[in-house]
Amino acid sequence: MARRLPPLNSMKAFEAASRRLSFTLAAEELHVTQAAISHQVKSLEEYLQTPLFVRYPRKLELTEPGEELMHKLSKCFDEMDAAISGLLQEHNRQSLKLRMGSAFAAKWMSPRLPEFSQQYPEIDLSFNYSQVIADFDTTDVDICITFGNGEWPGLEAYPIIHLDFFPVCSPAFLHRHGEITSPHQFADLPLLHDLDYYTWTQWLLQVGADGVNPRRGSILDDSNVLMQAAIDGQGVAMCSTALVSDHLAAGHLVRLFDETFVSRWAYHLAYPSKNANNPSIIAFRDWLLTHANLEI
Amino acid sequence: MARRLPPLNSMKAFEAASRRLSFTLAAEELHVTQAAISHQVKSLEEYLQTPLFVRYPRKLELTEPGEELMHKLSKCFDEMDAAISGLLQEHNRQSLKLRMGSAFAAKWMSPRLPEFSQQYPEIDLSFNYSQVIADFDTTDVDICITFGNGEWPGLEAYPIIHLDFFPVCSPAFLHRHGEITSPHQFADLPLLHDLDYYTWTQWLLQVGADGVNPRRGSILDDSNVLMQAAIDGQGVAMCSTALVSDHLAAGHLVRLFDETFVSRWAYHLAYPSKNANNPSIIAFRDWLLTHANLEI
DNA sequence: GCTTTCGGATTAGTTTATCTAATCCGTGGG
DNA sequence: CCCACGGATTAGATAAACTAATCCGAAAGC
Repeated sequence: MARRLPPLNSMKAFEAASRRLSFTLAAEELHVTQAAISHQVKSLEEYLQTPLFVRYPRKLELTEPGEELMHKLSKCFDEMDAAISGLLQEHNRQSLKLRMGSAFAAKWMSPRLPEFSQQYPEIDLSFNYSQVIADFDTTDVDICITFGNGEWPGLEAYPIIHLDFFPVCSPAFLHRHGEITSPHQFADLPLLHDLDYYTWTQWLLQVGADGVNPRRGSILDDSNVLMQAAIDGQGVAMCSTALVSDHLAAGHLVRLFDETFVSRWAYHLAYPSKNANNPSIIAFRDWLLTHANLEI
Repeated sequence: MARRLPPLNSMKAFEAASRRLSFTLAAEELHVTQAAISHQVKSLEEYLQTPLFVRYPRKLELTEPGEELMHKLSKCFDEMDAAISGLLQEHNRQSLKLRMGSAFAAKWMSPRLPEFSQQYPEIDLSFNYSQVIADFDTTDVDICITFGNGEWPGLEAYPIIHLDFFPVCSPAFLHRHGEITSPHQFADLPLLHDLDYYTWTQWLLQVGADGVNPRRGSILDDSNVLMQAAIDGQGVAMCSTALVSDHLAAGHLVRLFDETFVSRWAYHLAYPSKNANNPSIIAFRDWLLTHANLEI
């Protein structure tokens, strides 16, 4: 390896002066004084121990080594510029990478996105599916939509949907196990959970079915999988309107009771505070807040 | 054009850290502290508004943009290094460019050079012919051998040959004009000059031929051309032993009087003081001083 | 569980490279 | 002769670059 380079600024100054064949024009281009260029070029010539320019009173010409060096350095600085602006453009491109759970994407977001894309055709969206909140420092995710209390350090978060939880099952499940007329019947039925037991626990508490142990049954860890398991008759699932409404409408699932457990948590839209000025993020945020409208 | 680059040093620090995947090792490589690298990388990340590294407690990894940038910058810095060391090597190559008059080259230097090349086979010599002293600032001449008083600002100069001037002409010229037995006869004969009238003026003064006007005849401006004109019978030339001895020996030219005008000037070897440590220059200088030995 | 080690981040100065304003210098043009 | 042009130089001023010391968050070792 062992590179040995002169001060980079001297090469930058030389390259500009050699391209423009004028210290004064180079100074203008680099937003410094002519004297600064003169110093830098002189410094480089001393480093290299060879003249790079022939100075005439009103004219500047390159020496042979100077001309050779100019071509090579121009190429290098062009490539650097390309690399840097490539990254800057990538950063400023009108595109957003969104992260959310797959069920939320499928059931709630997907049906609504055409409208966003119609309104903002210049903003490209891409997706990353996970119910875990993004680590914005180590991924290129721009916006995360996730379920939580909205208190994440360094992030700005906006609640978009509160969730109402209630038990559902398939008609086939009812046919096999008989009508479910009381919450106490859940003591003998298989329960299906999303991320944890929390929602079942709260719902049962709320309806006064303390005797039913909520910590039974499968944790599916994904809302889509949860709902599909219910549709397949594997048990009773604790679901929310936001995700389950179309299954109810289609008759794949049946709501068992009117009582709902409304969570203090909500689906939030979140992004790093430092990106709060990104126009694409602002556009998406504002559009989503309007359309979600804190619906249940 | 309109390049927009971050501070070059920040890119240099980043490139080293990304290559080594360690701020500490990068700091060692660049002979600065780890903190300096940390500052520079942070500065670049802020400029680009994107993280370039994933920092773990005992480990450093590149982000995707970081990795992309590393490859591109490594290439640029390698190319810069190649361009610069190419010039430095060119400068340090064991070669010398010499400037001298063509007559001096032909009559005095050429016969002696094989011995120098034999002793220093690693030093390449190239030539540029002119009797005018080199402008070292604007040419790539390393050593100049020229006639003068040895007082040139910024140069180191060593006298190598004093010149003795005396009139010569061809036998055919004598045959045509009759024997020349007195300097006063030059009043009626065509005179041939090298650079100016100075040497004829001084010689005539010295032999007491004040009545002869020395400012007549042709100025040939080149010792070779001067001597050839004399051989061709065009006049009487004022020549020096150093350049004319082989023509005298061959009988092409005849020396007319024993009196000589020894100039206070001499042929000097000269080079810029700032290059006084160049080994090739030292070798040539020392060799030449030994072999010239202040000969007449 | 506690201590040590590792390696980057931060703080508060210090140093030095970079830059500036002003002037000089050597033409060339009017 | 004077003015214009454009790079060079001088003497400071400024800002970037750097440093020593310490903090921080693990991970490793005992």
